[in-house]
Amino acid sequence: MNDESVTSLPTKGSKTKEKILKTSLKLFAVKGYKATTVRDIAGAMGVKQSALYNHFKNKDEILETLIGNLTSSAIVTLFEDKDPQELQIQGKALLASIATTFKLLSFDGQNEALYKLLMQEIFRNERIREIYNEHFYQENVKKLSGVFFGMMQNELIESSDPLLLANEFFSPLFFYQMQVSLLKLDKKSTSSVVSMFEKHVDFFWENIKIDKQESLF
Amino acid sequence: MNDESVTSLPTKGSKTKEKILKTSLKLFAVKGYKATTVRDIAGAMGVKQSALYNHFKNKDEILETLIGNLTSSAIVTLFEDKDPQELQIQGKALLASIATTFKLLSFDGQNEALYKLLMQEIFRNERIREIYNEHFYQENVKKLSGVFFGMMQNELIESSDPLLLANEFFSPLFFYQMQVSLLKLDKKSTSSVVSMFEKHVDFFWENIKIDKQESLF
DNA sequence: CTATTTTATGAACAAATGTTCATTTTTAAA
DNA sequence: TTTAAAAATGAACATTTGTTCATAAAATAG
Repeated sequence: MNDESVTSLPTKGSKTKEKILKTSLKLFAVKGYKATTVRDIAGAMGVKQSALYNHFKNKDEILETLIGNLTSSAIVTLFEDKDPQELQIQGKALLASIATTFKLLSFDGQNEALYKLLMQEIFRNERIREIYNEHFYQENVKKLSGVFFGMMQNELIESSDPLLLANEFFSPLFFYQMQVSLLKLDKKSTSSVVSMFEKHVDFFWENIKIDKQESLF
Repeated sequence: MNDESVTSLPTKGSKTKEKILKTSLKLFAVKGYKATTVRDIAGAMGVKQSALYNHFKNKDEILETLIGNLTSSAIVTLFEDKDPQELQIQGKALLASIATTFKLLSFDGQNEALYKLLMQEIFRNERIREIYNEHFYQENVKKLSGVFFGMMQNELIESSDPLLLANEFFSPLFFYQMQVSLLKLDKKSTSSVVSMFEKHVDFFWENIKIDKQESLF
């Protein structure tokens, strides 16, 4: 499981701290924050509850730390340090790669847990809403809408409202991701939803692209 | 809910029972089920906690009753007893009316509370998932997909995968509904999202309709 | 190895919570 | 008005829960 590297990078303490976070996230995702007790967390990592208080002031601080980590989670760093100019010219391939990222994240345990935590707490926790809004919505939707604008100027896609396009592109992905989470909870097959990720890209691109054939007439 | 007979209408007892449900729903939606205490509910309706136990066996039964009522909620009865044949010929008007229903429901207090409760508990409560799946997903998505199929045969819209269309049509509505809920929590303006409901219909219909003009060439 | 710091333990605590129940109050029926 | 049923109250209860703290064990530095 854990290795002691020669130069003692992970100073044992921070190792435990991360284990607490990892365990808590898993439990919060399944039972919700409020219903998860400090004893649950400690029990799941084979330790007494009082041990946790050497690493976190209290239960709230565990949640707050997890929320803070959301900003570096994969959902919110889709376009990180990517150049808009460069993205535009990819056309449909860019959309396909975003959809694939969403699909893969649906099946990544860590990310799935973050997603569930987010969805369960977002209605009660203003800070989560802030992060969701600033990092997911602003960052991704606004940025993609900029990319669409560029595509319009390059006559890759039909001219229309770029912000609408970005919303219309993301919202089904978001929805399908939730469907996958729900199906997995009941151990049902996800295959029909999984295929939707690609179908969405095809359907969407077909509807916005400028058909070179057509422009000949 | 339950009727005594023709003669005694609100029999006081059932009045209180409904007040408990109404108050609980409001609180569950804001704080979540687990974080809402029996004292919270009683306090909000100006009564002592022990009084609730004359109407419900325990706290769980309150939640279960609310969940049971979900099936008669407006989200899940979109198409109730509507004839598919009749719906098809409405074309875009049908989609517009569905979108409007979603939009209006976002601003109906009762429905908003149900939506929040659903979203917060759906990851923990299998019964909610069942109802969501059977009544929202199966009933609405499947039914709309049938309508799309009819539209294709009548050459109102282009031929494609009807189930995909239904998913692509509903998921943005679902997403925008959530956005409205979140914005209202922070008392932010919802106008930009509200306009999305109609824009979505326009964008979507434009992409699936068969353009009579075009078919002349 | 020894000393010092960090981490874990066991026990305990106060507060919060769901629930019960005997009793009183209110409502509805006669 | 009298009476029976329904609903509300006050007080108590057993648990659960978050948190503290003195002490013991373990890790780290000198």
